[in-house]
Amino acid sequence: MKLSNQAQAFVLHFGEMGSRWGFNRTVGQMFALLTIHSEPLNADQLAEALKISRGNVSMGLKELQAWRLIELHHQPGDRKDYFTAAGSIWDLARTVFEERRKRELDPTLTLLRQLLLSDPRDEQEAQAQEKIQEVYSLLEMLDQFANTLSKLDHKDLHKLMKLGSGLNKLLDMKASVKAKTTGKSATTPTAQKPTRNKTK
Amino acid sequence: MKLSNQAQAFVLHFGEMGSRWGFNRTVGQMFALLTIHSEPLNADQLAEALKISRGNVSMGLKELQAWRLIELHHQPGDRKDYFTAAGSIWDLARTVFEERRKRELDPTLTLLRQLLLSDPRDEQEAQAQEKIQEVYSLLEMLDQFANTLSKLDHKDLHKLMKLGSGLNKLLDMKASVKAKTTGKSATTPTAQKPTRNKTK
DNA sequence: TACAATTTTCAGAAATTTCTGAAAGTTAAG
DNA sequence: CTTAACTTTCAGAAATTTCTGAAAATTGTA
Repeated sequence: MKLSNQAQAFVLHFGEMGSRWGFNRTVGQMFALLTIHSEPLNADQLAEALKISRGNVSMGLKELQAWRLIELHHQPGDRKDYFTAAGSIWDLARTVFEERRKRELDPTLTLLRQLLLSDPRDEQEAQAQEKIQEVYSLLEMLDQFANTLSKLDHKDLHKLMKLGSGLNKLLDMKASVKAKTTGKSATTPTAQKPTRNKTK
Repeated sequence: MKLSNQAQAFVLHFGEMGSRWGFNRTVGQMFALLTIHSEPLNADQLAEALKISRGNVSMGLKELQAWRLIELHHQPGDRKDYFTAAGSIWDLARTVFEERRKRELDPTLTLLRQLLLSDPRDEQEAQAQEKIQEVYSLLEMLDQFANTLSKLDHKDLHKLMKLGSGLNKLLDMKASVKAKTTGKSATTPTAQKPTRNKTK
């Protein structure tokens, strides 16, 4: 397994970027390689191509499986395990997106929810609590939005992303549609003010 | 500067999460603290509250300024530099979002664009090139979408995120509007089926 | 200019993360 | 059951990142 310069550059770059997406350099490289390589690869091939130890490959594969980013295959008459990227580029992107939401957003929301339960002991804490409430609202909304997005099918996602400046018009449209339904003005103020968190 | 349990928990959590967002633990903590603390803080206060060295604080502040996440203030009659979070929670979220796009997506797009210039030497490379093209298309679209999002004002963003399942309907609406304009059917097939990756 | 207050820098220490490779574990086939 | 092919594990080594603190630089004031 010798990598072309092209593949090499791709793999190295995604190795570096990988850490941003929640895995380490070699895991990122393995994922990148499995992504551009159309044929299934086994652990030895990965180790050789990436010049890393067999043990490291084993751990990396385990992690990529936990992320549901790769699939196991078998070749008839060969006892080795072969792997490919799990699905199309879009599928993979969606999976990374979903997994990150689960691993990062959810725990944070849980913590913040908990922090919001105790009552502030003084003015200082009251103000802190307000901020925490704001962070919580923002993240919760993000979470729901992410949830919605990841339920859209490829086609709709594509459509949404392509909207560009059309998005503005669309939001106005929606507002006016809603206005018709509810009788509210199209420029609904959306309860923008300090709801305060005295939800107790 | 003694932190309440609440603040402590908040700060520690965002310290851990920080690395996901592109900065290290202490920078994450400093940012979290400046975010929940309404009054401006100086470097000594940060160092004391977070139990880290003065030098570390100095480096952290420099980084947070590079991210445009904090603002420098001065108190009359005090030569120390005081800092606050730069804007509302929404502003901060938007800033992190934008900075990450700049720092991660842009360089990747540049690399991929470059890789796509050279012509494949064999079948293997041709297939890799195809995959790279797909990744490129996806990331470019994401980039543009992110761009669009970060231009929306707070209110519209809020509106968009709140849409939830309304998003589906919205996309249909848009489709039909477009259909009227272009004469296409609203249920454009857009090659949705098992393209599988044997695109050969 | 002199000086004191404050911030920045950066070499090396400390902490953390990642990686290796040998040993242990697993599995299929005969 | 035995063996060989293969995979996983994990202790410690290596690499990387982060942090400290003392020295240097900067800045405002007198």
